[in-house]
Order: sequence, then C-alpha cells, then structure tokens
Amino acid sequence: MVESGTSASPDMGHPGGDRPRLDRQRILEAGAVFIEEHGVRQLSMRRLGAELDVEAMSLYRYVPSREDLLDGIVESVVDELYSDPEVYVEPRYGWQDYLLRLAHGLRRLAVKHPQVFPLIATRPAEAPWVRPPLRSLRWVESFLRAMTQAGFSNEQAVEAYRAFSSFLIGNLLLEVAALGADIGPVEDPDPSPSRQADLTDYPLLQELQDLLSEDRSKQEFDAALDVLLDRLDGQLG
Amino acid sequence: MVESGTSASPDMGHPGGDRPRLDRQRILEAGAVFIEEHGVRQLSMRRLGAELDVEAMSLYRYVPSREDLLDGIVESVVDELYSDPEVYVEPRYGWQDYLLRLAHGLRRLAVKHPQVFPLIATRPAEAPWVRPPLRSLRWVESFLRAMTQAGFSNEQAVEAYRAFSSFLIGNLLLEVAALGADIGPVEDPDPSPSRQADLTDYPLLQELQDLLSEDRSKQEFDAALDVLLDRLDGQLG
DNA sequence: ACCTGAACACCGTTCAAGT
DNA sequence: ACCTGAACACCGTTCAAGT
Repeated sequence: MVESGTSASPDMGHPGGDRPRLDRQRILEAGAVFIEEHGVRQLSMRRLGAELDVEAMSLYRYVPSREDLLDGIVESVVDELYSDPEVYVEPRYGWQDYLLRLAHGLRRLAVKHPQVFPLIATRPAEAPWVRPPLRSLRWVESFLRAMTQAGFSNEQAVEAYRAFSSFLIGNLLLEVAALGADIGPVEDPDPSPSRQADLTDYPLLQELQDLLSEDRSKQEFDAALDVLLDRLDGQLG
Repeated sequence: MVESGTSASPDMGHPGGDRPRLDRQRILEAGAVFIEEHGVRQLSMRRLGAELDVEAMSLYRYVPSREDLLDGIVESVVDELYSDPEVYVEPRYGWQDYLLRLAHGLRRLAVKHPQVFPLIATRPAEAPWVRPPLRSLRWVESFLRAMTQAGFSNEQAVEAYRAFSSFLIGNLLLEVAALGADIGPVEDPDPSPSRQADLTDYPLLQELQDLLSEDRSKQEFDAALDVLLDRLDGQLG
C-alpha cells in the first residue's frame, strides 16, 4: 500500500538491468508469471532468482522454502479476487447474484491463470474444511454469511458451501486442463503426428471426435451453475 | 499372467532381501505404494530403486523418465477399475445402474489411493477430450456407448460425459483432500496448537466449525450423483 | 540491512562397464 | 540380458562472509 516509487531519488530509468529491490509480493508475482510461462515443474529457486536478477539465496530472506513459495503464489493469485470489481464480498442483490458473481470471478481467475489453477485446487488448505478454490477464511465467512442472511439454515449454508466448491473445482479444473497446456511438461510442441491416438478400436469415439473436441466450457459452466442455484433455491422453500 | 514362481529352481525362500526380478508393473505398483506412504514429493528414482533393492539406474530399463513413471502409476491405478467386480464395462441393468456403479467404483479408487488421486485428476491426458478421472479411451468409449444405446443423442451423450467427469473430479478431489493428508508434504505431524487458525474475526466460521468439520462426503456424493442422474433422465424426454 | 559464494546433500539422467 | 559405478548438470537449503 505504501507508495515508494515517485520520490525524487536519483535513480536511472531502468536501462535494462535495474531491479526495483526485492520484496515478498514481487517474488510471488514473478513466480506466478513464471509458472504461467513455463509450468510449475520448471520453477526452481535458482531460475526464479535469475528472473529477478538476484541469486537464489536472496529469495530466502522473503520466503522460507520452495513449498512456501508455491503456497504464497497460490494465495497471491486467489487474492486477485478482491480486486475484481464484479465480485462482491458483501451480497448486494441477493444470494443468487452473489453466487453468480463469485463463480464467474473464480472462473475468470482460472482462465487467466490456467497453470496456477491446479495448484489452487490441490495444495493443502489451512484447515480441512477450507475447500478450494475458496481458499481463505474470509471468503468462507463471506459465503456462509451471504447464505444464512438469505434465509438458509446453518446446515443448508454449509451444504451449499460444499456443493459450490465441488462444482467449481470440477468444472474449472477440467476447463483449464483442456486449455491444452494442462498442468504438465509444457515442453514438446512435437508437431509430429506420432501419437495421434489410434481410434480404430473405438468406433464411437471416432464418430464423436468433433463433438468431443468442441469447447463448450462456458455453456457447461453456466448450465451447471444454473442447476446448482435452482437446487439451492428449492431448499429455501 | 505367466506363473514363474513355482518352478523347481533352487532359490532360497526370501530370507529378507531376495527380489523377484524387476519389471515395469512391479515398479509401477511399488511407486503407487510409495506415494501413498510418503507423498509424490518424496518419490525419487533413487528412493524407489532402494525400495526395490535396486539402483535407481536400473529403473530406466523399464521407465523412460520420472514423468513417465508418474503417468504409468496413474494408469496402473486407474486400471484397477477393470478388476472391480461391481463395475461393468458393458451396461447390464440400464444406463443409470451403469453410471452409479462407475461413479462408486471411481470413488472407491479415490478413497483407496488418496495420494495418487490428485495425480489422476491433474496429469495431462492423452487427448484434450479425455477428461479425468475416466482417463482411458476404452472407458470413454464404454461411457458413450452406454448412453447412446440408452437413447441419448450423440450431443446429449457427450454432454453427459462432460457433466459426469466434472462431477467426479469436484467431489472426489475435495473428498480426498479433506482426508487430511491432502496432496502435500505429509511431513510435520506437528501436534503443537501453533497454527490453530485464529477465528476471532470470523464469527460465523467459529459458530459453524463443528458443522464444517463433519465428514459428509458419502452423503454429498450420493446426493449430487442423484441430482445428476435426474437431470440426465429429464433430457431423455 | 540486504545480498552473495561456497558448500552439502540430494536429484534426474546418460553411458560405458561389469556379470 | 540385466544391473551398476561413475559422472554431469542441476536442485533446495544453510551459513559465514561480503557490502
């Protein structure tokens, strides 16, 4: 939050290798960018250091370990949700509007960070009942408050929270996986038709391949979200 | 499939360090066991070699790389589904019975291999439309055949395939994550109440903590599966 | 106060060499 | 035919040392 850049200090105008001093947030953001570009597997302390014009060892001033670095990156990416103007922490137009906005905000996050999202989905959370992708106590509290204030019982609110997170993980993880990069090596552009899956034994797959390859993520997501909201609405009865 | 043990060869009776000769399947199974015991992070070629009483380098005769090893482990675990007597590759009592059995078989797999399941969910598949956890062409073909034979249109069958896989990933990934181990370090039994999440700022979380900590996975799973089947049934008209 | 060099214990992987 | 030793290039992490 502290503006530190505009002071009258006599610094040169970044002629190429002038690094703006290390800090934790800068490291986490660089990490997120690196993962999006090269995949998690490629992220090493040494390479991330190089990216920041610094020796790997310097990172340890701000990040206790590589594992903690990954957790920090996940947290930092998920926190982008707070600056999404379309998503409200406090419901404004009812619980359905709240859930729709939250779901779409998380989908935007996933699509923006397809390589980081699998980490969001699979890294251990701070409590077992903190279910990704709502990885912060504050969002869970916000969710439960929205629902109970709307008239859901405590039990129903918790059940809705579980159904909502399962819905998001299932849909978004498979959507980003299909985005081609998947989680994974990222290597091997391999334009050879070498492993073009032999479908001779699978006539139906062969017939439906075009249909299967269509990208219907957005429609599926909205449809499944609709079904979920309807189901929850029915419980309000 | 070949019985090789009972021959009259003069081998001693495994006095402790007698290894039954290396082969790919044995390596994959040992890998799955190792991951379940220590987590993926801990799995190195050298340690897996040691587990098999062999130098790491020997593994490369059967497995091209560590990445391929992980893929092989995933495939080998998923293939256990074929020997689940409750799951039918060919539907016998209608599509709903088929889907129920398939879903429950995959859930048993996930619960049996909580540490491997996240890999099943996130490893890149052989084609973008092969959606985990149904990671094999044969199962996708089986699924689509079951649905089209039951009267679903091609489009509806593909849509059902997508909805079914999203449902499974979302529910099962979150269920195994809650199983405590999560994917993750596995280390640190850390019985200190050090990071017992400070809930003072989150009154609702505090109030609902018991409710949130209850394990309702089985019920949720069955309920969500029911909703899904109902929805599909509605499309049959 | 912040960064680095050198060092340690470990990796994945290759390959020539052993039996 | 199957396994290994030695070697290479890379890791994560620690710590005493530099500025």
